[in-house]
Amino acid sequence: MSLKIASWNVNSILARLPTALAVLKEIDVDVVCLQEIKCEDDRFPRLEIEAMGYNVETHGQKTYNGVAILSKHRIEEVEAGLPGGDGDSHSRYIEAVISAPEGPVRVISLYAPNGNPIGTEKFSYKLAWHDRLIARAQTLLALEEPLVLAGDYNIIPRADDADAPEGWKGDALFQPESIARYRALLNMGMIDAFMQADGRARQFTFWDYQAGAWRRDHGIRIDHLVLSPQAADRLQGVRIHKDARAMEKPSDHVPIIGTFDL
DNA sequence: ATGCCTTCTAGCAGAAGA
Repeated sequence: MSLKIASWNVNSILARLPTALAVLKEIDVDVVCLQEIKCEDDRFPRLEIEAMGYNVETHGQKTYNGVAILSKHRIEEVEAGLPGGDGDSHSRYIEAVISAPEGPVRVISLYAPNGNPIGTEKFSYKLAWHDRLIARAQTLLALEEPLVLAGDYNIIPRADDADAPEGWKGDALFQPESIARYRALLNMGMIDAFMQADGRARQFTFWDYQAGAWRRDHGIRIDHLVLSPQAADRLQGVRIHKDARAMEKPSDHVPIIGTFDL
């Protein structure tokens, strides 16, 4: 028995519903962590998604951000919002426990801030948000259970994860302070699923809409599945569903899918 | 060197994204 968990920044579920339904059908996974749904909870196209066999939990927001967890198995212990965000109005975090056949797995769908331009409040918000994520991860790691932090981290971990890394110098996605936050998660004992199962250079999850980035393969890897040791021990493989970027009206991100013995 | 494109809301332009 295997459990497949996908992370996908859909870039508006309402603007993309036909494409999104087609992508979900194609990837055929048990759990989907969505980011940038860009709608409030009561506008989420719940019926269409439920018709595909998914339970749905959302933490939505009008216009910006918004995250969701879809699961073919029962969803329990839902927590919306990243702890420590006194006065943070952005919907960027939802956490839940999935009752998988082989046992429970805690899944998080996260949309980390972009943070550009550096030297502004946007960048300090990005770093502070990651510090809160690190604190939450520390708490959850102590539970010693299968845990998947799935999402759009808006961080390029290595030069090998960009088509043209020199072009990202000075960008919030490739700033040393940003990469240090991502490294901190790994230094705590968490595992980048892609790096464990694959690790090749130039395996991108995002291509800008502009300047023919997709056609030229000018991409970056910024969508990540970060695992507790108990989840990493059960990881069978990771796949990036590039086909989604070639569809009609695509998101600028594509799904990254982990397969687990769970 | 800048903007390229797409989304949103609002309202026929501007912000945000990455």
